[in-house]
Amino acid sequence: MKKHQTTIFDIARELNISKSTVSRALTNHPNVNEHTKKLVLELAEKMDYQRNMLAISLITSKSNTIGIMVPEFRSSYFPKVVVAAQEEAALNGYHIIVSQSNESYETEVANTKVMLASQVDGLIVSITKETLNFDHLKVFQRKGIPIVFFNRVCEEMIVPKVIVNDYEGAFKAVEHLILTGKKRIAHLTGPSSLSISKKRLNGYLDALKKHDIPVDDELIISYDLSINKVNIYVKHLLSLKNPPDAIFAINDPTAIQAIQVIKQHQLKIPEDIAIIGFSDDYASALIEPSLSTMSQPIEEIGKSAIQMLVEQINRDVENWKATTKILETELIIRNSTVKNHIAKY
Amino acid sequence: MKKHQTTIFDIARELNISKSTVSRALTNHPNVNEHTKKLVLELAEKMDYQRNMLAISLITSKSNTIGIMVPEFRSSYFPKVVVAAQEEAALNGYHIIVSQSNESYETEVANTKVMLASQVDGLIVSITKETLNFDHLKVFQRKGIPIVFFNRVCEEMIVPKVIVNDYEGAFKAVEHLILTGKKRIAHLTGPSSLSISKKRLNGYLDALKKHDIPVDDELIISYDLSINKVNIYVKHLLSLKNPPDAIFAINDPTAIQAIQVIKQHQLKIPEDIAIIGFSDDYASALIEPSLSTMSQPIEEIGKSAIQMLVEQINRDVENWKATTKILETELIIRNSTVKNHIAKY
DNA sequence: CTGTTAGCGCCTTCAT
DNA sequence: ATGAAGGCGCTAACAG
Repeated sequence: MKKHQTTIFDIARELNISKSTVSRALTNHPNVNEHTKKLVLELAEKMDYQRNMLAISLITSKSNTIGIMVPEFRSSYFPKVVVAAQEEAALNGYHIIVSQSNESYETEVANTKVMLASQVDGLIVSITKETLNFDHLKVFQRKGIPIVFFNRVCEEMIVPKVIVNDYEGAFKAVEHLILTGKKRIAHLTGPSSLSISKKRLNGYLDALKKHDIPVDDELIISYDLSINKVNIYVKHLLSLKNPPDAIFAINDPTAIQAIQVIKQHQLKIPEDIAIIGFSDDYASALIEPSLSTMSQPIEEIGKSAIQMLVEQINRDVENWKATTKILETELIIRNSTVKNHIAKY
Repeated sequence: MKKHQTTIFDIARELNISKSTVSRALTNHPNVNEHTKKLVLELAEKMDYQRNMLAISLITSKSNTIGIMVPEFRSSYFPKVVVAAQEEAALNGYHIIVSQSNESYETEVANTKVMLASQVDGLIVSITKETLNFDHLKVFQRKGIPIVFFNRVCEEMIVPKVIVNDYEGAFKAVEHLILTGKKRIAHLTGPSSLSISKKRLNGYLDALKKHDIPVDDELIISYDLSINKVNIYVKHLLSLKNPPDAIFAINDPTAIQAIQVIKQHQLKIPEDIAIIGFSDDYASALIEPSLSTMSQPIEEIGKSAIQMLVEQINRDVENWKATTKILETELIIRNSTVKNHIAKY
């Protein structure tokens, strides 16, 4: 299978001029006769000539490619970030290659190798829930390839990060539940290896503390974020002798699943039990009852991550800056916490 | 900004042997001393050596990259296909670069150039609603770079295609409405330039014909798929002296939007007006009322497209096969057409 | 303004 | 089993 590729050589031969002249004409170099330039451009067009970026990348050791590594694509969160990142990258002259690791550390490490071999100019990553060792990512730093973390960040690496104020968001979410009169608030959280779990848990705890509500460990369930386990835990919560009157879920898919379970149990939402999620998933406004949630500026996250990465790429290694950009969340009140609330959405 | 990249030369010098030997050791070439091979591999590991795929691609003129061009990322349909394609591509040793054209023909053409410059080994594409001229895609055929279409295909190009049975699906959807007793069935369809619009429209027409229901042109509205226009058209339909008692929407986002409008008008779904969509979007099972729809095997579509493309890539140009793979749709009955229906989902 | 040369990192003959 | 040389497509010096 040989692709036919038109090269500079082809058009140089056709025009009986040197390759360098053709190259210059093609790259808008100043020192080239207008006439020959026109000739070259026309012939190039006619022969479907397209510069081989591979060759150029080899010379400049710049692939104009940014790698994005995400842990999963099941929720709408990561796809949305990737889409936003793709658009921003395109504006900056980069294209992206995406790898998702299915929440597997092994796969993440393997994908890392692919990224290196592909000569990415930079990397945007959100780690898997299993990732505890970061050697595979530190390689990039050593090689002078910038990394920007988002959402699920690595705290021990001093690199730029884009996150939302998880603590504050969780605090506001739980306080909202408290202000609607709820007193026994359960929390479904993720594995403690993820910083977002820890921060949101802290927000939850501090909101309770502020309002003098005792913490009941029975109501705090940490799980591995695999969605089908939500059924088990929610059922368990409902079966307690002293069941919760509200649930703060670490993310919207969890909350949505919880709603399904609660509906099956014929309980009224939000009267019997209120629910609030995190991230404002696509479906959250549409389900019945609609889900209250803390919205994240997802497009902004993808966009910022790319911008910060591009800045690093254009900077000398010695001048890398490890700023952390913290974006704010917003409380979206819907019917899962306030009956008949007119959501603006 | 200089990335430090370990090269074969570096490790050859370190070991004081020739570059070719190092290369052979690295590529599992038979003719190489076990001992030196071991030495090389160890040092390579130690020095974080990673083969530069750019250089290899340049030599082999194979980038191991597949391009995917889609018209939009707003609905969940294309992201899902891309995710499925990405996974299948990874299994076959390819990575993908994605471009989305925001339904703009201009952007599609521009993206095409990027794909060429990136030396993709093959292309998977679903065209924009504006695309009427296909010269930019025919270039690939001429260059011996295989293309596979999916969903929105180009009928005049003889290349592999992956589609669903749109005619049949539309027919079944409309027949379902008829069987629930509906008689004035409206159809919100897309621009006639898209083959899916035409095929689904034909399915609609033939279902009516089979059941001796007269076609009323007033009830057939073709629009440009921009979601905010749905409001206008649905309001228009509801305001007719003889309004429809059902709507068959060309896709789920359209149907979901229609439901919102109808709810605002205090009409009962499905009693006053039933709705059915197409594609089984993520949100369709979750909204109130849940949306009946024709589901498509989306993962299968992405997977098949990659498989067919990889086959073409591995084939000589003369042996390209232009098979069209037609996948079946499935009627998912939910509450927007049948009250209190227990959906299996 | 144009042509020549060298080389990006790697693999592949062709020698030894 | 190893080394040397050539070239993938292109750009960037260096000469005219």
